[in-house]
Amino acid sequence: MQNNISIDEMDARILTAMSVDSRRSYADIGHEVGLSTAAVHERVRKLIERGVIRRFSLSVDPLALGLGFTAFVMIRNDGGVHCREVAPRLREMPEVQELHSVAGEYDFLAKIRTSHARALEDVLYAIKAIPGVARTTSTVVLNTEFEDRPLRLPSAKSSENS
Amino acid sequence: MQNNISIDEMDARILTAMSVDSRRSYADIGHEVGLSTAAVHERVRKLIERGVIRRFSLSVDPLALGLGFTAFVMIRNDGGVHCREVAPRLREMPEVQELHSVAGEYDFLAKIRTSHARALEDVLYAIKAIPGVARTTSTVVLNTEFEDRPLRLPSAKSSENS
DNA sequence: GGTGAAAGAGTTGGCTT
DNA sequence: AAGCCAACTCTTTCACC
Repeated sequence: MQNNISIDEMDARILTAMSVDSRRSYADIGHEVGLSTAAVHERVRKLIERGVIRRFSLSVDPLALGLGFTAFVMIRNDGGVHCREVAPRLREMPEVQELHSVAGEYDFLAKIRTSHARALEDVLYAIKAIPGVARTTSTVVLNTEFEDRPLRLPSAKSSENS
Repeated sequence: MQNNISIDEMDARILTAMSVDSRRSYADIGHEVGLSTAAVHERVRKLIERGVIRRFSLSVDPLALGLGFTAFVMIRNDGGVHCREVAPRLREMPEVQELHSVAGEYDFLAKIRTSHARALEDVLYAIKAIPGVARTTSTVVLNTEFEDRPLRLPSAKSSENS
């Protein structure tokens, strides 16, 4: 299938540059990748239009936001009629930063951030109160080694070709 | 504790606005939060300086990057002398997008993205080849419900002191 | 995809509270 | 210390090649 979200090497180099600093000027990026300002602008416009770029965002220190505690919570649904309603309910909770449907003994894996361990307890009670949730298992994060890394694409590195 | 990364309500509102679109103009943000362009600029400058804002980045569709397969991999170390070297080795792997030191039966939880299931096998072999790694357990993602959400801060409207 | 010019945004210094 | 205004510079954006 030839889909509409494939990108070429030039797109990859632009995305890599912008993942390090999305506010770099198009002139600056163009100089690095070998295009004019307007050409970079046009490619970025198309990347947004095609949905390759979803959002220009921000990496913030969670501690500064009072979110110094992280846990991964596995969630198991029961076999009832409410299974389809679990994900929308989890989406409403601001503490649930990430939610994946997974294979295995559990149905969902959620990444949850709170101010401290005690606050996770409240979130777990709220999750267990959702119709369709059978049980949860939590894995507490002691230290986040890294996350929110800039892109590292194989085709984006060599800028010195002749 | 009064540390150097605490933010006030105005900072929270600016960060929330920028997490939705980090390229919004300072004039636009200022209009929303009730500050002048220059005042927003100065606050953002200080947020960067204090390390609250770590980076202006980009949310990209992983499928467009050829990273359509996601798994969470738990990693258990053996008791040997190599434990401290495991995290740096995992950091070198571009497929490992996130790494957390965790409590429980395993030592690390890694979020890994590859093009397809077969490619995960190669990454798992590479991880198991790191000195100090005893075993791994993988959880395959079937569908990512959400991730990379804009900030949702409880304090973005009401102020609170400790 | 490039060029150039108008419109818009970022940046800085001086002043006010 | 924090904010506003205004001037200045740089960037984005768009018509045209």
